[in-house]
Amino acid sequence: MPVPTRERILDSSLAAFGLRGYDSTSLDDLASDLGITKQAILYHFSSKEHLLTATIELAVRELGSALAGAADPQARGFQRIEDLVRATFSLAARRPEVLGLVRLVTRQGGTASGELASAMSVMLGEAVRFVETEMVAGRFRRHDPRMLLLAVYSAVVGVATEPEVMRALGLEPDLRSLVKARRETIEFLRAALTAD
Amino acid sequence: MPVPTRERILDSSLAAFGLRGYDSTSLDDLASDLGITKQAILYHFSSKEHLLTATIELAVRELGSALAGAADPQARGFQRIEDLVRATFSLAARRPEVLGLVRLVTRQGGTASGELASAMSVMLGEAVRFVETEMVAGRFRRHDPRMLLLAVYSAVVGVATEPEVMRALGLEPDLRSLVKARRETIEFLRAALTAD
DNA sequence: ACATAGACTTACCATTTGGTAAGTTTTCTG
DNA sequence: CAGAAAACTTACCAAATGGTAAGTCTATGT
Repeated sequence: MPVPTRERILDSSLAAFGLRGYDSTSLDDLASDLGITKQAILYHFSSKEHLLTATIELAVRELGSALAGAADPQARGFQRIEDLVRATFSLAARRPEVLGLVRLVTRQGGTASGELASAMSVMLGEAVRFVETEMVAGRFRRHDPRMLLLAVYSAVVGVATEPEVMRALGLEPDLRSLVKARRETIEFLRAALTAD
Repeated sequence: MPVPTRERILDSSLAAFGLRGYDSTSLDDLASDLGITKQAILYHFSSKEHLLTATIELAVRELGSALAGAADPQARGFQRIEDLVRATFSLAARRPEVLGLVRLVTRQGGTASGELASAMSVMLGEAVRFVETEMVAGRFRRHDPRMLLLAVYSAVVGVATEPEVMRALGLEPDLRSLVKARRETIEFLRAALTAD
């Protein structure tokens, strides 16, 4: 059975908004990519802003399921961080547009970002509690958990989504380099986090 | 004496492109901010793309001087990293648009990015050599220097330029939090980098 | 005094953009 | 099979956008 148009539009807009940006993507661009007319998009989503909202919702779901699938609630200590970093890199390789969109929205912070912001608040809140218990248990070094997570988040998302910086460093952003970047990032975080 | 119009345009476009994005900023927006007409801009810069090129050149200069002013060639070991991180945070607080533009260009990687890419290659090349010698000297833990720098760059620029993520973590992105973020980031990097 | 060049503004223009209105075709349902 | 709702397309439109052409004002050098 064919993929419903509504879903095809969302897939396409997620890719376009996430990789090229919101203002840089016109409804006509999206439509011609899909082989339909702009008005077909406006039939399913009453305005471009509504389309962005729905696209963000999709990205939140994708991000949530990618991370939820990786997080083994049993895991303790650094293993759990490693699982999450691996999942993030996997997502960055498979669907770079998802992290791209997250980043776009977290930076611009427009009206439609409320949902993503709250969804991220929940995830980050859990993460903060986890990191705190690990610190109390002596498995992680003492830092401000929120600042620590900010640094970890930035390092991982940055490494996973900045191919141009990799190029500037003389690294081709192919799969092999990405695998290597993942390994090095994990070791980097391990060194920073784990108590002696 | 008054600031020449050409410089005022560049200042304004650096702020606008760096904080809001290229496509999201129209020449009319820039012009009305400056109290001139769009054609005055096109008199000094023959097209919007040329304006972007000139703006990138300005950002490269600002970034270069900010970092060059901080880098004491005598400094060894972690002190030098700390100097650079402090300079980066200072720049992020004073002129967030500079890092914003760098980030914009490194992500999109359009035609105008050649100069910034090469300028960054030079800076990063020096950094790679520095990190390598520190590793050989046993002052830094052994990592792939390029991957290490990628992680450090991502962590610092991410922390310094993602106020929305700070908000999602329940931190107001004011000056005090930024100072705290700087301190924590430095400690985080110190833990990851310095050999025992 | 006067031509000249620099630094603009006013007046347009073609294209693109998000969006509306009014059909037309397809699909479901009674 | 009737008809109504869903899923579109064709035809527009007003505003915004990057850019051109031509005119105006002002300083400057001769």
